[in-house]
Amino acid sequence: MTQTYISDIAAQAGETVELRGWLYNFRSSGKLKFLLLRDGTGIIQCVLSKKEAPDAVWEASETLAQETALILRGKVNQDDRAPGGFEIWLSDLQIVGASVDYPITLKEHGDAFLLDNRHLWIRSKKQHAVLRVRHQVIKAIRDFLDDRGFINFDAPILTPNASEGTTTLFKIDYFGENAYLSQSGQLYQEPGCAAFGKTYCFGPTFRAEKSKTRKHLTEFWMVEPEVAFMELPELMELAEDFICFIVNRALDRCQPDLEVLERDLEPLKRVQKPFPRMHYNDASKLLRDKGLPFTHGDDFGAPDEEAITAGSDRPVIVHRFPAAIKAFYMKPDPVDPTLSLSMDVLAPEGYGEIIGGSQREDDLKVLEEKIHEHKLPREAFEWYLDVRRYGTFPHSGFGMGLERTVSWICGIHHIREAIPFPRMIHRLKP
RNA sequence: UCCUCGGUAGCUCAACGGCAGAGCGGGUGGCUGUUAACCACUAGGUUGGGGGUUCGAAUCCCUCCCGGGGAGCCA
Repeated sequence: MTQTYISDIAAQAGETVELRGWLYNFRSSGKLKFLLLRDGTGIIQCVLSKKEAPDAVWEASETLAQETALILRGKVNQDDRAPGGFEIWLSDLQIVGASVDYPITLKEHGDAFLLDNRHLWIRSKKQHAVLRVRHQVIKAIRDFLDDRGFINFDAPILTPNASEGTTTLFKIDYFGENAYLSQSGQLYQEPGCAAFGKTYCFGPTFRAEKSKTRKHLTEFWMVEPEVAFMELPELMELAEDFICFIVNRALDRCQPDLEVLERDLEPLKRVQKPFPRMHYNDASKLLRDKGLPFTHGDDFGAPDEEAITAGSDRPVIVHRFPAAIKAFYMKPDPVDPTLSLSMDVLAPEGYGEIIGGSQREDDLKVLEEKIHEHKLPREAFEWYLDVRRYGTFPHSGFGMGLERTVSWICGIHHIREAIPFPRMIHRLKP
């Protein structure tokens, strides 16, 4: 008999089906048992009656425990008393794999315990929903870029040099040489877009920052598009379209999961073009007017980001940050060279920065000076300078953090739930 | 790295200087419509490690270890 998935059960009403999965929970009422079966596509209630089931089946059901792997057969019956409106009247039950003392119960648990049991926690309803949304967001990211003619051009994860600074890198031994885990694929996208016009990389990146906040992981996924001949205003439009597409896709395909997460959909529905643009100088003034202890010239802290997005029901784009606090490769603003042609997209509802990007410096001389100023090893960047030596051109790109985006869309409190196996300062297992 | 909170049964917590307990989970029994089912009984402990104060320490002090929350930085 072929396997039926729980997600398809409504179409099988009245039929006898075979389900394969794991026991989510069970309740017994003497001669009547209720089994909740989970198969990855959903959860369904199965009913077992001592009077109607074969004796061997009833006996087998006496040994059931949470997460026992099962093959069940029975008739699909519509019944309002069943969660979901359908239940299975069992005629056969086969134990595939026993489960003894499953640690995660349906009651409350602490964060540390759940993280230690992350490999099992992902079977729980909420975690399951978040990771399904993550899957759809990943697909939306690729669909958006692919449909616009971008080429997937992945950057290396083992790199010989730092792209932004040297304090936040994981250092590893590479056959006796120093190598680092990539903290951004951005430098490699620039030769990429010179070859293909529009490229993106999408993969894990690593930051050895000793951060302990709900917005930080030491290993996270980032998508980084880069476009030849694009300047800052169009880059902001690209970011805006990108986010709208992703949020709409989630609303379109993830409603049941967002319901499990009790996500209020109204704020997501309001995520539409155009996003407000705010010059750094205006953002700085706004913060000081609001009485926040903000120093003009600094980057924004978490309370600053919240204050900036507080008045908006959609993401806010802040542009032209001071050059001094941004990476060496960002192009200065011709209007005020102390500022850079950079932009951040801040998500509403307190989720903060989800995108950071800029127009890149395309002048060889200026870039050489910047590398010198930042005390970066010149020889490590010769290949990067070649992009300016051989047909230089204006170009722009940004990076979007996948887990921050998923957290925002799901409305979850901590970014660690937005990735299957989170890596944080005090957590390398499981 | 800094600030802050915590570590007691498998899990979530209580006891806060005087006999270490409850709920869930486990086990046994009961119940033909349960919804994190319910009811009864039952097993389960070197109170994170070390040191100190005290007649007496889970409780107070010192120290180490481990973790949660937050900050800076960033996506």
